[in-house]
Formats: sequence, C-alpha cells, structure tokens
Amino acid sequence: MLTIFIDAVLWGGNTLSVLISKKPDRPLRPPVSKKIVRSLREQITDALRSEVLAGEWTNEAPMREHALAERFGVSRGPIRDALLQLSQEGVLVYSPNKGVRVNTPPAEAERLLLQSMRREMETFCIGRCMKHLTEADDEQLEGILAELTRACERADLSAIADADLALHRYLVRRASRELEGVWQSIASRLLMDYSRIDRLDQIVAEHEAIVRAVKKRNLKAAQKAINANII
Amino acid sequence: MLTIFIDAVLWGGNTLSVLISKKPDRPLRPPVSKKIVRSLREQITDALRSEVLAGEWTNEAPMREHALAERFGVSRGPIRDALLQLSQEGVLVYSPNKGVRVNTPPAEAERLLLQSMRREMETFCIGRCMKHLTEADDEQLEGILAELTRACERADLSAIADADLALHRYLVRRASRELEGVWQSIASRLLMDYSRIDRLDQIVAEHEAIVRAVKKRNLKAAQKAINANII
DNA sequence: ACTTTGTAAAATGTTAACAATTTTTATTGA
DNA sequence: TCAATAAAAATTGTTAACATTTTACAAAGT
Repeated sequence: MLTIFIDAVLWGGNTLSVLISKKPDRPLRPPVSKKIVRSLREQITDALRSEVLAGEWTNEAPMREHALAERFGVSRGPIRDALLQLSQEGVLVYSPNKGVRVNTPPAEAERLLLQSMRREMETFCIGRCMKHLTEADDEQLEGILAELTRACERADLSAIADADLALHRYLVRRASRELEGVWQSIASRLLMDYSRIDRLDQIVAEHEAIVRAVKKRNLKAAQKAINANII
Repeated sequence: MLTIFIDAVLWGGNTLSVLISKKPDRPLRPPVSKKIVRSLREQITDALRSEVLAGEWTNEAPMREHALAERFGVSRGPIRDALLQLSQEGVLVYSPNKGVRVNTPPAEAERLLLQSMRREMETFCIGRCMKHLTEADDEQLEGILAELTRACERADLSAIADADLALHRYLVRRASRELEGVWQSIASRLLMDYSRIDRLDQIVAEHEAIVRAVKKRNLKAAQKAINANII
C-alpha cells in the first residue's frame, strides 16, 4: 500500500480535487503512537460515499471509472475497488459490463425494516460500549459534533453526511469492530435520500442530545436520543 | 467480461481444479431466453465463500492471492475483487499489506444480535414475497432442497453451505433485491462456524418444513419454520 | 419514415509488469 | 548463544496495456 499525504482539498462546484503526493516536501510531525494509513481504496470510497449521500450524483448517468481515475489522480484499479465496495454497501448499483449508478432510496417497507434493524444495532452498541467509554471518547465525540455543527452552518451536505455517519460509526466501532460492516451497509441505504434533508438545525440538536447523554453515561437517555435520530 | 465455460470440476482432497476455456470445442445449445453470465469475481467469490463456511480454511494462515490465482487459472485481479468482497461480507478479515484471513465466528452477544436481525429480515421477506410466489418458484425451491438433501447424504459441507444459503437467498431475493446484500453479510457471519454442524438430517428436515409451508402458502407456518431454522 | 445492419468509439474486464511493503533468512557483532 | 542488523525473498498495492463488451451512429434497405 501507498502512504499518501493529502496536501490540499479544493472544493469547486461539482469537482473535488485532491492533491496527492508520495512524500511531503518537508517532514511532517512524526506519528503519535501508531501510524494510521488508509488505503487509496478506502479514501476514495469515503469521498464518493459522502458525495453520493449528499446528492451530488444523479442515478441518470453512470459513474465512469476513467473520469474518476483522472479526477483522483490514480489508475482505474483503486477506483474499481471503491465502486465495488460502494455497490455492496448499497450506495451504488452495479451492472456487469455497464458500470455503476447511484442506487435509488429503498421503498417504504424496506426503509422501515432497515430502520428497525439500525435501531436494534445501535441500541445494542451503545449499551455495550457505554461502560468502558473514557474521557478521550468524549473528546472525540465532541470533535465530531463540532465538525457536524460547522458543516451544518455552511450547509455542506457532503460534510454533514460524513460527520453524521462518523458519530454513529464511532459508537458502533467502540462496541464491536465486527458489526461495523453490517451497520455501514444499513446506514448507507437509509441515508440514500439524505439530500432531501432541510432542517439542518434539527440534525445538530439531535446529535447534541446523543453526545450529552453519552457524556453523562446515561444509557437510557442515549438510547432514546439515538432512536429519535434514526428516522 | 469473459463468458467462460466450465468443462470439469475436479475435487481432490484440498484442491479444487476448474478447467476454464474461452470457447467450447463444439457449440453448446443456444441460451434459452436470456443468457446468464456471472463474472469471474462472482464465481470465485461464491466458490471461496462456500469453502470457508465449510471450514476448509483455517484462520491461521493468510489466503495468498497468487496461489488462488493459479488455482483458478486467472490473474490476481479478480481474486483480489473476490477477497475484498468476502471481507466486506465478514467471511474474511483484511489487513492492509498483509492479505486476508478467515474471520472468527462472532462473539455470543453479537451472534444473538445478528440472529435477531436475520429473523427480522427473513420474516419480513417471506411475508412480502409469499403472495406473488408461483409454481415455478415451488419447483426452484424443490430443486434447491433436493440439492441440499444430496449434499447432506454425502456429507459435503461445502455443498451444504451453498444449498442452505441458496434456499434462504431465494426467498430474500423474491421479496427484495435491495435487501439481498445486507442479508448476505448477516447470514455469512452467522454461518462462520458452520463446520461444527453435525446433525445433517436435522438440516434437511428444517428446510423441508420451510418448503412445505411455502408450497402451502401458509405464511405463519413458513415464518415459524424459518425462525426454527435460524439458530 | 422506419427498421436493420455494420462500423467506430467508448466503456468495462482482465492481465502482466512494476513499485512498495512485509516477512523471512543470513550475517555480524557483542 | 543471543540480539541486532542487513540482505533477500515473498507478498500486496498500483499501474498501464490489451481484450471484450456495450453503446452510438451512420448507411443501406424495405
């Protein structure tokens, strides 16, 4: 794998330009304890997921591998990996020899089922991780919450989707690394019509309630807040 | 994509040899109505999944891409795709730069949660597809059941895992193509200790009960039979 | 005008070579 | 003998070229 350094992320209209270099011009500060290296595939997957969930792609036109490869400055290999992963996650739909498109939101009945399953999962996860959460976790959650707040203030749907998922994912991860994959594919499908969200302040309020309850180590309140947020 | 023709599948001890040729020596009968082409990735994914679920791989040694590529007679590309997909499914565990290993079965608490979610899903699916099932579906289910029976008779764990999953997958698919991916990753994780199954006759009996209830279009009985089978 | 057919372009599927990383093995030193 | 270090092998990550399939478009025929 290639350890890459993102020098800058430029946001301009519909294109996201990420400058990637193999070595930094000057040495960055040494890794704190363990270096976190994310594969190209993982980075591209996350970038594309948040874009799709933010509604920046329609399902009219297929997403072209070549164009994406050029945009991210990599070859088609990692792009294909990312598209394949997002297809399994339910964000994209894959057709053999035809490429991928954005998936459509689940029908009402499916949505209710997935919602119920997500509630079941997150209720389980918060109940499992609550007891061994530390102040460091509180800080992390506050950080994600701050990011979510900033993203809502500037109405950046892509960043909002990122932060929203990140907060929930953090709690799932603390409970069970094993369940993260299942959770992701359920949550992604439920957020497929995220772009229709309009009340941004409500998103902040709901997540503030979650973090508040978690910091107080109040399990019942946390579960209630989470269930209120999963709609 | 490459349409491949499997000339023979040779099973000998721990190695599976599949002879693949691009063109058949003499023309086969033309496709019935629509040709069903499964990508290399899909075929390899299915083959490896049933092997892992049957306990033919330990999680001691990592699965090597090169060895698998040679065994299947393809390059490492499709192998990597399959391994990536199975990692997302929870069958394998992926470590950057180190390859994949067989995942360990979920802990008791996780298993109970996944079980509950699988029951919820399949109960939903059978309730949704029951009304529009036809006699053609009954035949398909009978066919899968027959395959399961034969597999149990010769105690072929790999084939048993295949047929078991195929039967449930059939009903999920009939209800919702959208939910299939989520279902697969839950079911795979639950079957991670499939090799410990010893009462093969019980497997057959449980699935016979499911098919019997479905053929009678008895929803309650079908849901009961399915729930009894998910343990 | 409409359908059909053939050709070219564009897209995905696959492969093999190369790059980077990890693991193993051998060597050197105390 | 053991530990530390360096070279070598093995393995995964990435790329670019090639193969196959699909799609778009134009020409010909009815």
